[in-house]
Amino acid sequence: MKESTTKKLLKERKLRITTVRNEILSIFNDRNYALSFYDLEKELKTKFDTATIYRTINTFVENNIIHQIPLESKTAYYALNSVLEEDENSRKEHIHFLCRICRRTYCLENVIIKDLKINKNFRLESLKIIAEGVCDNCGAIS
Amino acid sequence: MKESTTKKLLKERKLRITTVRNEILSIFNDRNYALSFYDLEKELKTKFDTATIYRTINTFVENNIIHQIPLESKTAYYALNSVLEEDENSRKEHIHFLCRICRRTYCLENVIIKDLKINKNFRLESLKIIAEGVCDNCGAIS
DNA sequence: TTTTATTTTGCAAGTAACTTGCAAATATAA
DNA sequence: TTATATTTGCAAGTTACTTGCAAAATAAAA
Repeated sequence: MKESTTKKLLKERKLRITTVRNEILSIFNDRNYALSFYDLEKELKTKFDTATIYRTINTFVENNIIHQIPLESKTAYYALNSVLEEDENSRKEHIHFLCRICRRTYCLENVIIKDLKINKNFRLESLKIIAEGVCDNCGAIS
Repeated sequence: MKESTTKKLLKERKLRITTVRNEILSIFNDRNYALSFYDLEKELKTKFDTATIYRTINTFVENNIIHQIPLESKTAYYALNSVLEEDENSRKEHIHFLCRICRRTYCLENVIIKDLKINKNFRLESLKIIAEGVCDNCGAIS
């Protein structure tokens, strides 16, 4: 991701432009799958402190730049919000697809869910879907 | 839950029948929503050690008696498997419904999902769905 | 552009949520 | 009812974060 793009994004949220923030945003933007703290640490090992990376992740979540993905793993995973999700009031639902081969988690937009009939007397307001299977990349290899 | 029922369940899995196991199973059976370690601890505080409760939870997950529910919270939540889920080969998908008022998580069976169109080249094998909204109980009160 | 105010960072220490090792207690098998 | 195997309690350990505080970096004001 171009530095000018990350800077613009930070400025919009009235967040100070710093090196960690630029670099973490850039890493998120270069992947099309979700990242954990350890994924980020791998790339930023020597440059920044553990606490700084955690604090940056938290700042990004609070400012609607990334979202946490509910998986059964102990460590939290995060992915960039799509443009549609940036406005909290019009958050678009999407599917998280976990590949059982590479263990990567992708955000899939444009998945159509029709006719979800939930038990009566339960009022449905939003949905989070975790799909499991084989991703396009792993499917092509095998 | 009757003690004879919990004993039968444990015997089927070739697990030794112990007091913690009976009591934890019984607590799960008395609720229709998911429980965390802290929910269990509240009831079993004085009787059993922390490590014992955690070990019992893990034993139950390994033996397909309960399942972990993927939520964004830091602490794991667990619920009893339904009879249909007991056989690992015919695990039935169901929805987890998180009530935004009481924060309880219910397993809803019999939810019909039609026509989920996922991106091509992603091979879908299973689905986990976390619904949010208002449960029957909280809906009735308000 | 320099000064001032505010926020962010690094380091070390702290906390929450579990897990493990080991000897004693308990459950099942012989 | 003794022998074998598993489970439990206690204490210590680990993992995944979080917090306090002084120093450094960023942005706003002059």
